[in-house]
Amino acid sequence: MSASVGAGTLVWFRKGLRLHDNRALSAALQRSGKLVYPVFVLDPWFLHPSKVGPNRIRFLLESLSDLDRGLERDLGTRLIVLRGNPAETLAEAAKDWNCGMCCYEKDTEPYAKERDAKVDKALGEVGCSTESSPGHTLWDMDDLLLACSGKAPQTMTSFLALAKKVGDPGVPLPSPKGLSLAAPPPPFSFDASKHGVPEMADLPHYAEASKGEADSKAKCPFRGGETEGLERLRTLGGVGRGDAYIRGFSKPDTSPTCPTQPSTTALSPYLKFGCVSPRAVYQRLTEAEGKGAQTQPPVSLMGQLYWREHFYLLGHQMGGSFGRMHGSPISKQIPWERNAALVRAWKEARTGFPWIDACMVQLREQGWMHHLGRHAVACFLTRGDLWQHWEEGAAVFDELLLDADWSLNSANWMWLSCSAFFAQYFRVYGPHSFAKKTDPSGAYVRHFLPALRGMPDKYIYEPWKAPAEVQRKARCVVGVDYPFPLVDHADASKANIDKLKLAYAASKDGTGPDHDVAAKVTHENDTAVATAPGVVQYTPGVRVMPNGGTTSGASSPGDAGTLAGLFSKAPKQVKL
DNA sequence: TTGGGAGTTGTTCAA
DNA sequence: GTTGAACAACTCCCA
Repeated sequence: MSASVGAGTLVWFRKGLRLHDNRALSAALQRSGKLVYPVFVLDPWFLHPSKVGPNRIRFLLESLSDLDRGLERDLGTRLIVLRGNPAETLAEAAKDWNCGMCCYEKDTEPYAKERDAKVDKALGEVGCSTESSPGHTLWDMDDLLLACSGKAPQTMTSFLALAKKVGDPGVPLPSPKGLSLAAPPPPFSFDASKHGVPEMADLPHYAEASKGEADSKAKCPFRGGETEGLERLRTLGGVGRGDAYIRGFSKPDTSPTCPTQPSTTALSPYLKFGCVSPRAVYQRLTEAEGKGAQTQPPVSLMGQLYWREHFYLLGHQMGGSFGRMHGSPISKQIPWERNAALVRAWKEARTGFPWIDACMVQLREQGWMHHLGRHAVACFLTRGDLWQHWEEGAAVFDELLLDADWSLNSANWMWLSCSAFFAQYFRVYGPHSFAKKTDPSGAYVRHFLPALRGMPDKYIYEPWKAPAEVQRKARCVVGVDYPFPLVDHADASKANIDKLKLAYAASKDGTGPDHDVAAKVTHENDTAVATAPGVVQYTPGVRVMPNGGTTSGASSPGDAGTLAGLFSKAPKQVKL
């Protein structure tokens, strides 16, 4: 290739952290031959533990390292990690490296659309065109939208009809191999300390989290990267699993109570980061399904891929409103609460319901939870027990899940809270009945909640019912070693069903709220603790004063009280 | 237009 | 252990 103007091409990796079936990479190689420069941009927008938890950052860094190794092995080049605002850093690189084109994989999430528009503009200003290729989903979302005349289906049955109409998504592209790409032109020189994949400790805001890195890595069984992802696709995430596992897979029949090896494939984190191409998964499933009788969507493994497409399509069509109740064309308007102390108790595994708390510990430690566990904790937080806004729960999942996909997360929270897609609000998951089916002795609970390890099977899901003597013998006194339950499930779920009935009726006759009425009750640092089953005591936490100082909310035990009491006693100057 | 069938995965209890 | 009814009755989609 001559050194003509704009001869080089940037390949901008964001998701799609793989070499196989990478259409952006293929397009770049086709255009520029050896003058292809693979880059990843560490965008400060997402580099904060409140947005992306330490487990997911580690998974990302592992995926980038694996990609870097793959690029060096098969394409004779390195992944260049840039730091800063994507529009600015990419425009600078394009200019300095004489690139007339930047190829990247299409991303339909709201932030990505906004970011990519800015990048397109900035690159255009330095004479660099951009080209986006599909690849994160089986089909190009715009093609699907066109095929359904701009009206995305709201049920799986209709989505399947649409999928049939658009046809096979095509075979995955092989990985490019045996190439020797050039490095960007001088004065650029690859400096591992500047352009290499960083350690977590080197990232701003993650220094603290990186201190517990060894322990946290040991607890999380998922390592990022294309190599791991393809191996997981080959083994389907379990010893001895093969085509028969694929053909017999039925999602509702898989167990949510396996503490270390998931009963499902757990390919989701690898699909989220694009370490594995959805078309590669599709091909693997198609091959197995061709060999005999098989389960069918929506419960089959192929069905799981279709759910992903289905929700991506809805998210693409609706944009930002897909992640909110207010202004949503599909979410029921329900007067949820936003009680920060209760949401925190749920997030920090202090609800007093062992199955719920164990799930939340698994989420924090592993960044993953079985789908039915997600159902249980989401139902519990919203319509089942705590009556908290589904957006609050979605934000926690978005922070802690390795596989946090905006479209899927929004859709599932709407589903479980009976805000959209699912309306049978009288079907409530029991927080101490559901797990018994697959785990009557509570091994899952014991694994994640050491305090309950000595509790007899009979009381493992409802320890507050154990006689005092049994609790003492089990070295787990409820109220001391493990919390009382925040609510009486029978009372709470019954009251919530009544509230949903009213909210549904109001939405039908048009008297429902047309805005989000949930006011923040309790301060984010307040604590909710049950002092007896279903009796919650709120303790005010530290407040930041207008002058920047802090004050402790509770000066004596008497300051703690009911929610109403908390507010009547809160000093005026306290910022809530 | 309207009515009926279908809808990934609830729980409890009785037979 | 499995199956079916009761609980109370939702929305979407298509014929």
